[in-house]
Amino acid sequence: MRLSRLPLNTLKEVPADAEVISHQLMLRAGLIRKLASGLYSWLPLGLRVLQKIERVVREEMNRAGAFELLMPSVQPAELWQESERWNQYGPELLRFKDRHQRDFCYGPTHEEVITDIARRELKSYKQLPVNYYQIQTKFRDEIRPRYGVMRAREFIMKDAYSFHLDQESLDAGYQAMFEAYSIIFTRLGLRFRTVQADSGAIGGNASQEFHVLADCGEDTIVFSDGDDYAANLEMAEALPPPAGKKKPGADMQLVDTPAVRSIAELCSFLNTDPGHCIKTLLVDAEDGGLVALVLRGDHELNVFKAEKIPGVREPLTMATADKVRENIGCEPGFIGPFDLPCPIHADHSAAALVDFVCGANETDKHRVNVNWGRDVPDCVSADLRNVIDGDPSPTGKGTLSIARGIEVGHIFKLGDKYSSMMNAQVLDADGKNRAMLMGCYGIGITRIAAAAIEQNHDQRGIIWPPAMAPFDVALIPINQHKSDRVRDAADQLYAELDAMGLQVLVDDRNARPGVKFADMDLIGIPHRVVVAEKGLDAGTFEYKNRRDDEPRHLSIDELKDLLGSSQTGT
RNA sequence: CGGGGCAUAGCGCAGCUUGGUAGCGCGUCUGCUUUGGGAGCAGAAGGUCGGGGGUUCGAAUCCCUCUGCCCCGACCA
Repeated sequence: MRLSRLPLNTLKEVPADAEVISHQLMLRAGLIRKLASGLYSWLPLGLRVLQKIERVVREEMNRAGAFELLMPSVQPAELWQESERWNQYGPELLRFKDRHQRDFCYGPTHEEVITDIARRELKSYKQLPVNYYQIQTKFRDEIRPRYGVMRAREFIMKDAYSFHLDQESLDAGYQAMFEAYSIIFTRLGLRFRTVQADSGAIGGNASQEFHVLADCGEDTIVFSDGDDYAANLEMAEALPPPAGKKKPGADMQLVDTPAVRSIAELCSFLNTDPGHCIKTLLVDAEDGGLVALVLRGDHELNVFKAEKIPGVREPLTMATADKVRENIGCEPGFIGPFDLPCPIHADHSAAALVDFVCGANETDKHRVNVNWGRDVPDCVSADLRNVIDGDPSPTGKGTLSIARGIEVGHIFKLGDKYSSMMNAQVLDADGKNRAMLMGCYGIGITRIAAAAIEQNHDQRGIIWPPAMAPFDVALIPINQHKSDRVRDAADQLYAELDAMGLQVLVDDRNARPGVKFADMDLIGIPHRVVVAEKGLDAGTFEYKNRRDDEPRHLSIDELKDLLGSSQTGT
């Protein structure tokens, strides 16, 4: 490809509304342009990246035995009413009517459509298992789109759906996808972790996410240094502290703490630390009353875990200040586990404290040297909090670390949720109708491009992993417009590399060398070859990998060997 | 949804307080010079100042309104 013909505009300045590095670089390198909030056009250079990602995904999905199909992005409401998701899904589902006033939505996912296909096409257990996949545009009307294509409203996703007669087959199909995903993300050159996840709104039971580790990631993931345990923060189990309580010390005292509401204020006022305080959170109960949740001052409530506590209303709702005053008789901020008119659940760590500080259930007062059993009744303890860095791993091996991750893949065992509701059955070997079991498996194609940049960039620009680079080789002739030798040598080298199957971008613009170097560095092509008079005199080409600091001077054979051996495979 | 901010040339910004008919840098185009890390000189094109309404002799500037975009928050106990 000749750069002089490629419609590419690079930017020196960073567009004002790009916050994270991948968004900035994608705009500067001319990969994408914003059309509206959460909607992006992919320009020719950017589309090449997407196509490289798609190629790897297709190859591995096909290798795993899945079959590609293509479903409409626009879907009729009837299917969503059948699965009851027309009502369950919130405003994230983009709904609209056609000219006949019939309801449709722009598909955020395709469980309904594929289940409809399956119930029409699959009649016999002999046709199972089968795995269909597509690479399709989706739309989710996100509350707050951000970070460019990382959290866009319209995005491209590879989604796959497998159908099985029994659990054993589903387990095997799920495992095959797990392995295919690991190969895909490895081939794409991403540093990733798989984590146990909540299966959330889509339904079903087992579920794992694939996260690319990056500081700007929107998900918090937890992993152990002792084994391969990894989980979403919401799923990570906090172990009770080791048994062996210390004996209570001094007697409980009431202290004045005027206008001291937060744990931080309390600690500086009383000169103590959050680990010796407890906070008592009141949340709404299912029966309209309250439930008290007690945590250590340095811990955070885990909403997901709290919603599992019997009696707690879902979704978890904090009691209003008015409700606190009415039921407890004090301002929020001064609540303690004394004589509360509701059930009390303490986190394991809070339940293990001795001589702690807590609210007195009187405005502007706290109590110190409080002890369970002695000053307040013992209560049931449970795992209610988010794990923190340094907690022991729930597997008993190693300690936990917390990192940010970008979710690029997610696999689920859906079971019969959709097939039952939508009547997707096959005849089994006994001639009986059975609901098929389903798995579903997603990969965020567009998000991968951004995630890769978050992991692979420097001050000069993007450093594409070879498998998703828009071109393999950047060929830079120096002063070609006034040196026939340089131009001819570049043309010939271009032809030879092209014949080897390499995708070469030659910068044939009449530009100064600095401009060419800067642009090629910005757009992140893995290999750079410079053709100049100096090198031709010496019989060499100048080669530099995008990650190298200094170039090397190679003969044509050395160059071809090096580039040939680096090819990512076809 | 709640809170805050922004909207002036393709991009980044100034001008607004104190009203007088729009400017800087980058980019783009032309010419000459230059050519190993985002060149220099000279010239040029490009703007409904987000939309609508109002105040005024006169509005980018003041007022009202609409729209778009960005950021923060949704665990204070």
